[in-house]
Amino acid sequence: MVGAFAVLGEANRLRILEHLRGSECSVGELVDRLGMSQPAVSKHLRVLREAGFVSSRIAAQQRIYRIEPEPFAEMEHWLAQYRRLWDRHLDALERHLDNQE
Amino acid sequence: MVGAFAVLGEANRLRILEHLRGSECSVGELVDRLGMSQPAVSKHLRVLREAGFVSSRIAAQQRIYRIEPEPFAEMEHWLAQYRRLWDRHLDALERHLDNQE
DNA sequence: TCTTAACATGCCTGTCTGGTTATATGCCTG
DNA sequence: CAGGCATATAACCAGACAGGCATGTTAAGA
Repeated sequence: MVGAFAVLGEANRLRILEHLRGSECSVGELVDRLGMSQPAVSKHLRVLREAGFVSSRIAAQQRIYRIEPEPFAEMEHWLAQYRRLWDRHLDALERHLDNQE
Repeated sequence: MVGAFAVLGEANRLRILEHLRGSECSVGELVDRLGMSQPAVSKHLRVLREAGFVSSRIAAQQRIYRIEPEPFAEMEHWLAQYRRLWDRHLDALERHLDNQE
């Protein structure tokens, strides 16, 4: 579990996931959209892949990456242990977040 | 959001939260139960406190720490953006299992 | 006031890690 | 099969960070 959090505890990896959340992407598309170097993107993708957050398939010269749901489900499960601590505050928080946007 | 994940991406901090999940604790109790040095515990508690995961109150010479729910609620909120990904996954799995039968 | 208890903080060090540059690998086209 | 893409990997560097030790701070008690 700590490994999953460590993987997400990095801003550029989170940005990669945000992009993949919309649709699967090739490495080059991520490089263009995130404005970071190709080796940096590849290294982050490797970390994400080894943690199970993404998977890749080969299409000609490209590697297409997409999100895998399991680690998210595991995080949800872990959070459930703490849910009783906050669900009495959840309504207030959501009102707050809704007011933000 | 990335800050919260980075805070949880450390094994000993996660262990501290596991202990505080049961009941609030003084620093000394955490030192005894986790078998780590007092400065190390205090440093982790500072990180957790500045990220909002815990708060402390003073009782005589002791500082009693307890979990605060808001960061957990924010993580839940963040995860909800990805929930549909594994909802679809579970739906697909169920259809798969149904077809097996 | 002096001492002790319970924590917090500063400093130092070794380790880990994210980024860059350079290079290797695999695929496709001519 | 030569050459160009798309991506992965290797080697290196600089900054971040966890842990240990020593010390500062505050409160309680004699």
